[in-house]
Amino acid sequence: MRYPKEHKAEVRARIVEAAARALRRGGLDGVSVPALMRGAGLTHGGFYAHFESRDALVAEAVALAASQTSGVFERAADLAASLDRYLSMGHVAHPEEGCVIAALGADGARAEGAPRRAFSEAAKGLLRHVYARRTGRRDGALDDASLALAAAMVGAVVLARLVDDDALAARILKAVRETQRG
Amino acid sequence: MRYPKEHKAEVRARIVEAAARALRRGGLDGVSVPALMRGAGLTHGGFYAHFESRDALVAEAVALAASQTSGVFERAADLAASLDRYLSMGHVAHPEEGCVIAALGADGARAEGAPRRAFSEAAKGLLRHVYARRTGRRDGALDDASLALAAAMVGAVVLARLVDDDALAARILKAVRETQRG
DNA sequence: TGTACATCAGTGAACGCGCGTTCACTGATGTAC
DNA sequence: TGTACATCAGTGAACGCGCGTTCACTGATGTAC
Repeated sequence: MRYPKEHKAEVRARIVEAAARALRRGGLDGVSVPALMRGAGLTHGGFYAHFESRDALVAEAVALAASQTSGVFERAADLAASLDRYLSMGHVAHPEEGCVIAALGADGARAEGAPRRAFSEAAKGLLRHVYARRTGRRDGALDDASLALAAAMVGAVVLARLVDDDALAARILKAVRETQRG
Repeated sequence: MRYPKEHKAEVRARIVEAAARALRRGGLDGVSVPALMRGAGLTHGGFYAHFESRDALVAEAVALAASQTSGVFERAADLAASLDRYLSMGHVAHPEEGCVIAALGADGARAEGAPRRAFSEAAKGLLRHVYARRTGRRDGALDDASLALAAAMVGAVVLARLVDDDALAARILKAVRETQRG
């Protein structure tokens, strides 16, 4: 079955998108190549026509997930709106649509090669976006308050996901929101 | 080879200790049963004489790792000393001896059964210890400032481990330390 | 005190399974004539 | 315009491998007599 010439690039993009979601839900090593391809409506045999290796897809998926989170920051009206979104129970309940650092940060620190570099870029991107939203500047050196805020955001979502108590999870998120308001 | 009656309990403890280190270094799914047993100087065949399943060991190892971190908090002179230790490049460089939430938090949120419960307890334990150190109280409700501080600590170590730039990593840690001093 | 035996922590081969990856094949459609 | 063929994205069986788990066996030593 021959396809129009844009077809391959479209399918490739669909695989990366599906992987970006699946990996955030299942973990960096928690989703097999067959499962990743099934997520894009394909069988596993065609995988290597699109990617050099599983790691190559993982790196691209991490980068895409990071850019999706960046997009959320850019579309938010202001810092408070960004925080309300990031520090929400919706974000806690849906890692597959959320921040790739909060979902896969610990995994990423153990990764090597291309995935590792993608995580490093994602982390620096998150820091830059928090800085931009907090100070209104696009360049310049990251300030302590922005770094500390980014850390608190990531940690709050990680902790909120771990505790088996929704009320406590909500209070952790609220605590970080409050420290920014006060 | 018959052994004195304390022997089995001692070997079991050694396996849990080795696993607590190996899992923080290699990830929750990143160390096989043969590798875990090798870490305790044994072969894999004897594993099921000590544990019902791999998950049972994982849960015990997470609980042990959590109690080791708690011990560090309890031995520290005061909050500043706890933070200096937690928010250090030594902690960033050595996940195998460090906080189990920072090392395996994202993995833990995806775990189920006994490991999942162990992580939930570990997270609540971390919150309680930060609260105790910050307020000097042993019981009572966790306050916003303690929750936000715990989140910032965890997130700072996760981010510091991800960025491929030691200077930036050190600045993230320092930023969280500074926000507590000021 | 000396000997025969029971114990049981630890060994290593083996199990079925799913992994990442490879490859011969399929077949609908764009292209050449 | 109609037909024959080349293309190539996608299929699914197969590869070697390491996994978690099982099990028959080993052999040093505690215990019984």
